[in-house]
Amino acid sequence: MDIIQPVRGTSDLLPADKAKHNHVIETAKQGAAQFGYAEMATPMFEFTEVFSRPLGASSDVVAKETYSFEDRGGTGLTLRPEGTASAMRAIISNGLTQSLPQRWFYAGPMFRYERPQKGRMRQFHQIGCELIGPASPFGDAEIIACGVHILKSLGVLEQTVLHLNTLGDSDSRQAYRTALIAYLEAYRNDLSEDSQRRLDTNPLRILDTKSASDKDILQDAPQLHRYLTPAAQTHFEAVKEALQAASIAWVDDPFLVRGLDYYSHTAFEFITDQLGAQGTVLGGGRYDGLAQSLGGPLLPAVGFAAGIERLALLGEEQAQPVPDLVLLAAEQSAEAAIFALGCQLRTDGYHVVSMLSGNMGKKMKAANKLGARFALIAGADELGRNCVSLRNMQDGTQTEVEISVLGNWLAQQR
RNA sequence: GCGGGUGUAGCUCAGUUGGUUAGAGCGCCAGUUUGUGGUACUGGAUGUCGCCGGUUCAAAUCCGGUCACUCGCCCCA
Repeated sequence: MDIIQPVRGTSDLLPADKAKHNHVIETAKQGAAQFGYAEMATPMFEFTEVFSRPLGASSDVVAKETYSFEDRGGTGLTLRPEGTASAMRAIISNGLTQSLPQRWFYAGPMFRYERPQKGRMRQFHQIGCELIGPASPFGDAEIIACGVHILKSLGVLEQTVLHLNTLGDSDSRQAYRTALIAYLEAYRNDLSEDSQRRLDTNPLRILDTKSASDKDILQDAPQLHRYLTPAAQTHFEAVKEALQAASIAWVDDPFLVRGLDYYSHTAFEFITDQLGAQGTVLGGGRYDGLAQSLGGPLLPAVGFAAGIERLALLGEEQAQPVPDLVLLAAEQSAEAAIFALGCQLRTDGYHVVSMLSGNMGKKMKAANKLGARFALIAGADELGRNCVSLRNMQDGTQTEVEISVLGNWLAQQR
């Protein structure tokens, strides 16, 4: 078709879709609020450095996969590809490092220039929680518990499995990284093409490979947990103990990794097998190094984000609100009086929708489609007697009611 | 960025080895019902066969390109 299309990777949220999104957002917001997380919002674009600096060596990701542009003043700006960096920037630029901890919830659109797939749009939407300040392992546990609580509230928890790993502190990770590279170098030529490249760019991500032969090679690879410093080990044990005490089930996943240096300790993902390759529904972890990479102080923090589209795909359809009344003028001369009556009824708290086009048959049909409880019908006939007809759309009974007692009549029907 | 699949009515989809006027269901419109929906029956309209080009007497059908969707890879902050 030659008609105008939405931009690739974007889509309209028609009322049924938007209702599902809103349900996800409202449920998550409420769940997060029970943990003390308050909703906030950052701008949808930032200076490009907010996203490029933390990525360091991998900053070609920003170059290739963000919507970056210069504004009219020549300033480099980027549409946010995620929420965490902006949240941390907001902590620093608002001087909130003196007012910790901060518990934040946010929801909104994010932008990534990627090949679209199901549950993976170029403009997509995320909810997220960030706990900034505490270094305690109970912070990690709290964030995970908050994710569990939200997924449970949405009725999708049982469709997911919680994968858990630790990345240790930076000493642990340095030591492990060296050992892993040394081991894999011996098999360099047997690795998949992708993994050979990753061996140079981002060796930890080889653990996340989809190649079967790579997985065979990884069978005997060094394990991260053997390289944990005592402090890192203690932290992870405490997180697990807390989860266990709260009866939160997980599977240990030593191959769950993060590529960037500012991550540390806990990493987790709630994964489903029902969305194809886009299996991660909610993911997060500790990112103690992020604030420093943004030029701030060392600031412990842990958080998660979840894709609203994916949660909506797993969740149920949401019912649209049903009007209490629909208004039908039998003839044009009655429209103004009916209009005024409708406005009064809305003031009284009723959900009232006008049927504006077509003959009586059409209006009734439209009213029926909306699922309205009552049709309020009036023509010169009724109005001459200061009355309106009220038709019960369920059983088809119709009664004439004096306008002066309409409020009482409706109240009795509740 | 790379590879596979798909694109026909508003929606879900048929359409044979290329062949004359491109179909079904749902939805939509009209009527049975001149101030009244749902159910039923009757009738009606659906359309640049994604787009551009090529092969052919002839293309929805075959070929090439392109765009979009989709599945997977890369990436996943």
